[in-house]
Amino acid sequence: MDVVSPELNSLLPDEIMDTEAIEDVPHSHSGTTATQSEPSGDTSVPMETDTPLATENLTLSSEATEHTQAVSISTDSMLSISSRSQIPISISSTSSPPLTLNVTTSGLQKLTAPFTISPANHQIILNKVASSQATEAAKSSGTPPQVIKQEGQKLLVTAIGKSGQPIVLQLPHTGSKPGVSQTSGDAKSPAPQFKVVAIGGRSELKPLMGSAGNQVTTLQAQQLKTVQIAKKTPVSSAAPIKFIITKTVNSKGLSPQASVPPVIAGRVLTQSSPVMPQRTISLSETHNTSIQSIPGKKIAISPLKTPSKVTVVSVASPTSNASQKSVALPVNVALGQQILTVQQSTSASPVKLATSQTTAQNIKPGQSVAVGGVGSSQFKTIIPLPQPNVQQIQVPGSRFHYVRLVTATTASSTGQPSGPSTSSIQTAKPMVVSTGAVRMSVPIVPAQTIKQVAPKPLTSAAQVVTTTQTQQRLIMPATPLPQIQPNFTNLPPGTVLAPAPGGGNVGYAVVPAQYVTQLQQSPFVTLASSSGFPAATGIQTQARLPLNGLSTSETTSRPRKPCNCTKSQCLKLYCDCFANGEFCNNCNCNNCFNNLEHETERLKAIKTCLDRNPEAFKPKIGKGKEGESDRRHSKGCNCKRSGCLKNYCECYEAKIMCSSICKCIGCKNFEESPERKTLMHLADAAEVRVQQQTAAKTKLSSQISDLLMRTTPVISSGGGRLPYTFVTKEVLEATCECLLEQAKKAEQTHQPQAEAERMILEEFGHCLMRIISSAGKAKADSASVSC
DNA sequence: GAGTTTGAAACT
DNA sequence: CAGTTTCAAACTC
Repeated sequence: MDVVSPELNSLLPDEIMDTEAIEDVPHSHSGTTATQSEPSGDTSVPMETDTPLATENLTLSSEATEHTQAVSISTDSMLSISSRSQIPISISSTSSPPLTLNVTTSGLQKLTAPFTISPANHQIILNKVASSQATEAAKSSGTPPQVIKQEGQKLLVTAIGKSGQPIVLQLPHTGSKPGVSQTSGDAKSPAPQFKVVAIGGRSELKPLMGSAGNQVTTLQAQQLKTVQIAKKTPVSSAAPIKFIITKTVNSKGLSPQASVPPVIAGRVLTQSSPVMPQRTISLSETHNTSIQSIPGKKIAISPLKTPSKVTVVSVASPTSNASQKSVALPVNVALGQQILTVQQSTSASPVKLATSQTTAQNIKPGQSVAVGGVGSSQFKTIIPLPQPNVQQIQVPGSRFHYVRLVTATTASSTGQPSGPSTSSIQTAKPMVVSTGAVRMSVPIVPAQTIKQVAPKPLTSAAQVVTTTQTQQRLIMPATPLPQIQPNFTNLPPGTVLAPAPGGGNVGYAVVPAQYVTQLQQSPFVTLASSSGFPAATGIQTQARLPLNGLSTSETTSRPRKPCNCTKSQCLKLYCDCFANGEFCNNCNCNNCFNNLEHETERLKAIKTCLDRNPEAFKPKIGKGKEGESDRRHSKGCNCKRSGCLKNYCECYEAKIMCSSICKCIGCKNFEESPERKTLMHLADAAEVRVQQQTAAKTKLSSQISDLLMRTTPVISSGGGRLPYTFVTKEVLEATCECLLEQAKKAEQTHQPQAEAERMILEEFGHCLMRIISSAGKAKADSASVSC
């Protein structure tokens, strides 16, 4: 099942955690945006809303490089969003009435005619993306607002024009506010309405005022790519459906974009982004009420250490028990990261978007689909969940699966929003997912991406998930966490947050991807609320995170070292597994508590570490000051005897040189250090030798295989040996004896030489015939046996 | 594989 | 914040 077209992943920005950048964006989003990342002591759960409302609000906000951008969302309602450098936007909905909106915009952000309206299936197609010419044509100057009305459906297109300017497609809502509990009025509203607001360009994401109370969260000082989708899916099929898609793309090197004016009441007010490459946004939605109605179903995706392409998805649908929701977001994809399924994307053609649309509709309950990837890679996972109450999301590249643990069978009303606030979705329970910088590997790409996803559940309250690069790890409990409220911004992956006592039975578990893989492999494994986490014994993960200072490809290319902890219970930073936010798996540790079986202890340990050092789980290798190396140890080393030329030194281990903040003594790990150069030389030489040896082994093995294939031919059809293979040594000797015997016979009978030769040849012929006969018989026998 | 060295983490 | 202890990885033999 393809949720997102393959090319989408290729557009994902290769991102890395930038410690400094993280510092620059210190959780500011909480104050100005609706993300509400800061967990409050309020009993209202800022995470999710279980209130039954057929409204979903998805907000994606991502900071992406201008070259690679992709956002995909897939929910149980079959909503997938993909964004590319090109901007074909396609939205398909199979809900009743099925409604399809295809929008293609170029970098110039122009929506081009023709519009195709199919009354039969209630489809509105804007500027099909089938041909690239259409996209090119879209680059023309702005077009006047267009309004399409067709049987209660309205499509208002405004703010189309200049390059880099936002595209807004609005289908004015009839009046019901998303985020507010569905009323009969909503159900009565006959016309599905779509509101699509695409803000292109590299402007910073600005708050948007949704007409129906939906707003796009704001990320400050971030290069953002934001897609917000507010979908209102009423219980009634005829209920209005609303989409709000906001896309903001920033690219480094470009001048700051003008602030984006608010979008009010289905109107597009702003446009920005002077220069904007073509992007493609694909929205695929399937309105399947049966699927959408999932009480208490929640999915949380939290990015972890992996750089920045953050994926946060929260989905809650209260009305039905039937199915689960699957949300997949391509997040930051690091090279070589663990994936469950890999598909290669060979093309980035916008045409493929259609594939994603159709496939997205095939998402089945109980399956999770994760799509993501870097470059041509695409990761897709379909995971049959062992239990209906477990939802998991794989974030490609993040190496972690986020499993929503839901034990409650009924929707919970806990965690109601504390009240209207600056949040774009006032009625929503904000779910904040932060991606704190956690021991990142060496940034492969300096760009950072922030994606905000504010899925609006089918409940009355909107659900907001916000992710910022400043917070890379976030586990969002659906309920307050009075006991343990670690710094969400630094919460390491693998953390399972227990629900508050009596506060509900839902919780989130951030589970390393491999753990989920194990779950898949073991049908008997079940997940429940954190309180009774019945994780199978020994279930641990081998999910690995990039080691500090090592590129993702480096780290992923080799397995993580198992720890050998004996006294720390793997719950202190001594343990590399724990420090890297991983569960122990296949380790040699004793009395290990770094697993799901000891989630409580683990949580406490995490909290302790964070209390001691809020940066404990942030990457140690970050960006250096201006003029210094791009990478440096955040704290610096303190080596005294190793000369910083052994792996004792964290700088050296990270393959970076010591910096001014290091307090090492006798440091030899600097640029001009002859010792360092020598070591590097030796290391390089050793690496070359290893590569050569590997290549030689591979070649030799191949040669041997070829030789074996040639020397031991096999009859493929019958599985028997070729006739001449029956000429064994014994056969050959027997044949020779027969020939000699024939020669003796001719000699004894005084036959002339010619006759003797004839007799010998005749005997030889007989021998061959017998050999052939035997071979044929053996073949027949073999065939009969095989049959 | 056992023992030593090392420096980060934890502790006081 | 500094000094000390603990710890596990890195290293040596």
